[in-house]
Amino acid sequence: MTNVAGGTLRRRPAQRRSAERVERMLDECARLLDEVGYEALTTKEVARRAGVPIGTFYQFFSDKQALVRALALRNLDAFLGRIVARLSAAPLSDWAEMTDLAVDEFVAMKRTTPGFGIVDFGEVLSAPGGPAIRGTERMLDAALENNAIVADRLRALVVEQAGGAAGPGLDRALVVAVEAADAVLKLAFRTRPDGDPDLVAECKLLIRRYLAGLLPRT
Amino acid sequence: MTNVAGGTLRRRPAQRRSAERVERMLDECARLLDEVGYEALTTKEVARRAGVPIGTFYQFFSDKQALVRALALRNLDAFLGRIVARLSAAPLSDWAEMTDLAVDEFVAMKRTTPGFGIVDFGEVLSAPGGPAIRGTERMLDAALENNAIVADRLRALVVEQAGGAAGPGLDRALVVAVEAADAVLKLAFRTRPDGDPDLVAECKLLIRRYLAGLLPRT
DNA sequence: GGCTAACATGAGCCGGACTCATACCACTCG
DNA sequence: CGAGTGGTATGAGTCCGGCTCATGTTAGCC
Repeated sequence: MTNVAGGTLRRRPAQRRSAERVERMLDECARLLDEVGYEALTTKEVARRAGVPIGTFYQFFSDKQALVRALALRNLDAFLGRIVARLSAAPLSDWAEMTDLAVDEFVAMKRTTPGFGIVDFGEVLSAPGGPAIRGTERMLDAALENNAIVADRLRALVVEQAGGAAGPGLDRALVVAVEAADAVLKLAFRTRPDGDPDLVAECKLLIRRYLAGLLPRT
Repeated sequence: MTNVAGGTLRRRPAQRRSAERVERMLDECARLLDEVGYEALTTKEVARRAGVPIGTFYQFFSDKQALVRALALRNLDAFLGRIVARLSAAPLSDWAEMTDLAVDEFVAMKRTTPGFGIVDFGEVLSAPGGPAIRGTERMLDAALENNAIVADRLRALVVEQAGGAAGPGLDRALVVAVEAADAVLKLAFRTRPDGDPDLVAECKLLIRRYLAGLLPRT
């Protein structure tokens, strides 16, 4: 499931010890992100906490952004893994139930997974092309650029659940829905550290109402 | 209209010359943000381009974030000013027309105003409280914290247009709508530098469908 | 055991945010 | 008109973080 080295790492860890080191660095990165945020996070501190010399850090990660990108990918993999797991455990009959499920799973991840707030989920489904460079967001554009595979997987799930009603209209609607949901959920966690339940509910409502104009009930 | 010094500046410019300097610094900040983004923007370069020594820069702005905050406030003022102007020129009968207008005005600002992309519009209406520190977004939390006045003004406009149907439900719905719209519009500009018209249209649709469950047609 | 290539290490370089001792100026008052 | 005074202007310099690279270490092979 996890493929941290999917083009993100400078050098793929060969030995078991190296792989553990990379994982430790990602763990500490996640914790530090939650503690101090992206700007205040220093590569020195990540390396120090992970018990890895700074030089070794840069053997694996080309720069600070690459570290965060790798973490974002790991988190994204975990997120999709959970959705797939729940769906294969109990397939849903209604597409709306499925969007609710995705929202719930997102909330669960935010609550339990350190550093998960960094994944700008909306960027996953959108094209990477934009030339404008926009602060922090930028770092994920490039990150997920080769990751259309994952995006496709998610869309395939929805299309399957939606009764095979694919098409350009659906594609665009899904991208919009994901983008909007991501933003509202971020707001929910800004409002309350554990995610304002009212806003989470509102998020589900937003998606349902929006997609109701497009997808049929089964 | 513009109140750059609304608590953002270290020292309020007393003389005309100082005020011009502050404006020039904000102008150059905006241009640099569009050119290189937030991270790559350096205070030295802003000062140099504005023809201001670095020491003077720090007389007015406590740090790099404060500079961007001040710009965000200036942009926000301009944005609200345009909406108010258009509404007072020709009041609308339908709340949906008004949300469309706000979207159009937002798009127009993005196209014409340098550095406008930095304003995370959604944060304006949401409470500042969140303790979690999140990369770039963080810099606006604090920025707009004392700016609830502006947020209220915008809400008042909507309530008025909506036929006085205020209440906690409407408040929350508006916050959600603004947050979602902001995200989708950002996506539109990521997709195409001039703002993908399809996505702009989709944004209007999203808001209409969502709010249609709450607000009556007039 | 000697040789080579890959890997590990951390002192140090570079540049950017921010400060502070000093110079300057506008204005007052003797 | 000149000395005094409080605010303002300045940019060399400090501090610190991202990142490198010369050197030391280990692993694998003959």
